[in-house]
Amino acid sequence: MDRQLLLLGLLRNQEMHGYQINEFIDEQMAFCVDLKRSTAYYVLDKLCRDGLVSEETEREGNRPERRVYRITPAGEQRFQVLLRENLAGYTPPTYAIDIGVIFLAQLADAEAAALIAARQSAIHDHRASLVALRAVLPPNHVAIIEHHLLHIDAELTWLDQVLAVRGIPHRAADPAEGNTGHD
Amino acid sequence: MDRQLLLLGLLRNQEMHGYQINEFIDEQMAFCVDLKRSTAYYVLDKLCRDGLVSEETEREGNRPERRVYRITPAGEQRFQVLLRENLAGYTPPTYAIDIGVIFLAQLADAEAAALIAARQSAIHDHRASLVALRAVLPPNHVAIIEHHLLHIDAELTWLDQVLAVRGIPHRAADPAEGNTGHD
DNA sequence: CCACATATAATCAGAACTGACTAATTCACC
DNA sequence: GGTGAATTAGTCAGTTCTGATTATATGTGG
Repeated sequence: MDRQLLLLGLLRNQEMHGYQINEFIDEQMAFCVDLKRSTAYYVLDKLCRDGLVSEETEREGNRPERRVYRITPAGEQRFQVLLRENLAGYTPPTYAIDIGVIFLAQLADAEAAALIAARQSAIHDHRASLVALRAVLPPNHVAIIEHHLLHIDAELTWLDQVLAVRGIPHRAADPAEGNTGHD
Repeated sequence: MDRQLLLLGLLRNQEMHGYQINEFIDEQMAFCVDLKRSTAYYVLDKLCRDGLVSEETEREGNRPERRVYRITPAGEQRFQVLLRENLAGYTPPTYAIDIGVIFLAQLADAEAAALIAARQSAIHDHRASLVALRAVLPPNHVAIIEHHLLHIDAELTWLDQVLAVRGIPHRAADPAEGNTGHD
């Protein structure tokens, strides 16, 4: 449903053809949505079948023909419903690492610590890339960057706790990373 | 893959039949994994086809026959690989609400505030249920509860920020909820 | 002792999703 | 002026996931 909300919201702003939609998502929204190109075409087709968007094939010059998608009145109504559901409705998320942590006791202290440290390092890298993005992205995306940064910091804090419960008293701040995960 | 890790990890502990696995997951792990019953059967079948678990049909009394699943040596190896990948490998998550927040500007201040407040209320309820669970769950699950609580508090903090950027200066602590989201 | 709810055990059709592939066009540059 | 890379645009076969359904057995109140 959230993919439908996204596509309806984009088409609400202006009609677009499939490739254009995918380009926009890849360039502007890849950091906060996961929508593969083929999945976008699938969802657009579904929206058509449900009468929420209309498609019109056109061709410009000699390029392969392309379909222009346009939101319908029914689609506009659906957008309003989905937006409110998306905002007010909370579905508790699941975290893949919880499964790993359940079985963490199977590993020796040293290896467990090394694996968690590798994860923390990857999270730090991702954090840095978001901070870099914040500088170049349109200002209305800043709230979403802040959202991700808050969760990233929560995750790093928790991983420290997980390590503390095992042997390692506290994660040594890695000089190469530059800080302890906060601005 | 995480579903495979979970099932291999459970079977590593003891052989089980399908219904038993589903019961265990529903009762002990529903708060941290999302694995429908039919999906569990699908994954078990896939693990069989890949030679990672073996199945043996048996019948007890006159009940419908059932399949007992047992991890194979190849499955044990795969478990070791998946566990390490799960712990060390970080895949940045996506949050459904980010889509809604992108379009939040479409709504009037009052309705936006009401929808966000409804969400906060739902998150509070979920938080309370996790705190209640922490008291009754086996101690090795406590780390996971703490994980979820940290993210929930990050989420509540962020929603306050989102409201603050609009009209509402700060979320009024709801007396019916009892606190501001922290122990 | 029988009607109806609950527990046990799983199947299946269909929806959702994705990686690999096709095919034409244009652009750079040698 | 040809050729290899990049861009434009989308299809498709195959995998993954789930709600609805089937079927038998056991408990339980009247």
